[in-house]
Amino acid sequence: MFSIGEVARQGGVTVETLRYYEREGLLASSGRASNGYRHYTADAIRRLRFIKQAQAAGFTLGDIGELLSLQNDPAACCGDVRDKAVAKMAEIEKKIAALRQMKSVLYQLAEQCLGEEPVARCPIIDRLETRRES
Amino acid sequence: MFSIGEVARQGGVTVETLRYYEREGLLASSGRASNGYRHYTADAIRRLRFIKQAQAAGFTLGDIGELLSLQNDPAACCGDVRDKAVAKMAEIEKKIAALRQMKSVLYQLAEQCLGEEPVARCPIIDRLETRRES
DNA sequence: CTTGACCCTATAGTTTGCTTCAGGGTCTAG
DNA sequence: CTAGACCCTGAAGCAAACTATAGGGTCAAG
Repeated sequence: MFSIGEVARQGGVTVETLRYYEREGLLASSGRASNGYRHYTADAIRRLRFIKQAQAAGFTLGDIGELLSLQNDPAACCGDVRDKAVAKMAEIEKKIAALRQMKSVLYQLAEQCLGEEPVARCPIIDRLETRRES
Repeated sequence: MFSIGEVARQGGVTVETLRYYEREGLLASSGRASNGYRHYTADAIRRLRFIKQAQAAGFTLGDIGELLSLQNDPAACCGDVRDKAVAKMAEIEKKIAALRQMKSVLYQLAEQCLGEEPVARCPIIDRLETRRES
């Protein structure tokens, strides 16, 4: 049995974060001591690690909640999990494409700028004011 | 002279957005009519277009406020603007790198999954629970 | 003269993932 | 017995960029 502070230390989060996860239904304590203190089993630490790893893989807490409920669903199979991973990859790919687009717009803008003109004749400002498409 | 609704239509935003930009100091109206209605000149429409284009290029409203104040600063030169564009590109590059990292983690996870196992033996869940580094 | 489109202000809510605050109880060491 | 570390709750605040709500004034047409 671990106290909330021990779990927090082991998971690299604060106790406030743990209480927040509990409110959000992601990570319940295994119960309360007579003084009202939460206590946790080693399972909770694994679950917390899961949450952190999944976050690092780009899942939101909402996504992670779904993954966790799959874990508890006896009818769910591994493919359901993989589907979520694949969908998340597509999402990430979209974001990357959008960022690349932004970057190329900026690159084109910066290329035209000699840096010597006063801002009044800055081609970047100019193009941002008038351009209609990228 | 344009009403707030006309400016909104021309800029593809809502009137609430325009009032919000005003509160944020990004886009003031040219004045008020006797009934309290805001009125705008064509300048405002160009400025709004600037805001939208800069947003599409990845600038936040905070960044855009800085660009706009450069425009009003007679001592500022175009190079100052380019510097901001270059810094923004670096920021975007960082985000892209982080997303690529996430994607490769997901890819490795999805590769191991045959999709047939029940969730209890899902290698994705498994690795997310135990893995320490990507 | 009323209906509907438009305008106004001020304030609160949205999303995500926490963090901080206020105000208090509990536990352990010296 | 007291100081400091730890725990509790409930509510508010933060960032970003809006969006919505409440409650009301204005204006042009028929």
